Amino acid sequence: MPEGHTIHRLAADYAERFVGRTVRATSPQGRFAGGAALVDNQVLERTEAHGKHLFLGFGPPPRTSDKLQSRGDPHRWIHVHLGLFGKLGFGGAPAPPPTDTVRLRLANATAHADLRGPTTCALITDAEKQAIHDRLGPDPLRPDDDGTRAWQRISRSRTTVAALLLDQKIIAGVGNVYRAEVLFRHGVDPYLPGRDLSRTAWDAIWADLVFLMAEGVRHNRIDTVRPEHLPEAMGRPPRVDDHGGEVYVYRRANQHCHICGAEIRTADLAARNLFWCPGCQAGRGGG
DNA sequence: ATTCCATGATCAG
DNA sequence: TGATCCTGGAATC
Repeated sequence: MPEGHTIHRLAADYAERFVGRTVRATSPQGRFAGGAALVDNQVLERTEAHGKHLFLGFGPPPRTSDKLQSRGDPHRWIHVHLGLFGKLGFGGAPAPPPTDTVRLRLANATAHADLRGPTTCALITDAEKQAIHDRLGPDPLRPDDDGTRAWQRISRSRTTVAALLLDQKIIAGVGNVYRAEVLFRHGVDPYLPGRDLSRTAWDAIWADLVFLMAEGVRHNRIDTVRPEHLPEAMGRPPRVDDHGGEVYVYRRANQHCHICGAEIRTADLAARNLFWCPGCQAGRGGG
């Protein structure tokens, strides 16, 4: 379930269980054996997320002779990207025998974490980490980021706003669900060219992503339906299917819009499924 | 038992 | 645009 909120949540989950102590690192699957060996018995100093990229920063364990055991800067990082299929499973100790798909297991006396199916799991340097930050756009979940840089690119682009929202160089962390839902919440036609989006609409979209994705971190799932449109408020049945949260359009093709009743539409856009309401999102967003 | 599909992204052409 | 990588659960045969 990896959009940006998931990654920020995982950064916190890793930190809570492992930061400040030495960890045992292994790669039961073998594909990250070398990297795991290099951080084995080191201290997880801190964790960080930028968009869908997760960074685990390691430093050497303090020597007993050190008087002040101040946490140093990590001298190497594990860079994780879950891709579409990657998953992390946290559990207690002792850790059960790993299955053969576990790329990376971290474990200490009280917890373990198993990483499976990531598209990236690599040991990188500080410079390589910086290069990743440099090619990512602002992230609604990073407190120091704002949407200005994204706006500069969006407002000059003929590309559709739906495609721009998934471009991690422009804005980091938005995935297929938040894309569909935030465009719905602001009544923006997904096919609107970026240059035709109003500054006002963009500012509202950015602020909404900051809010929605923070909620996503808190609840560990994507909920985008405003209180007045929740099933209880409207007397409609709750979403039965899969992944949890209440949504307006994502994976609701051919169902009726909660607000206007029109049939939700779906289309292929850059190899991803796009969902929108033709009634609520008809050619608007230019403000 | 097999195929399909997914909240991602890169690379070749 | 299409092929490819990564995994597992649901749908389909």
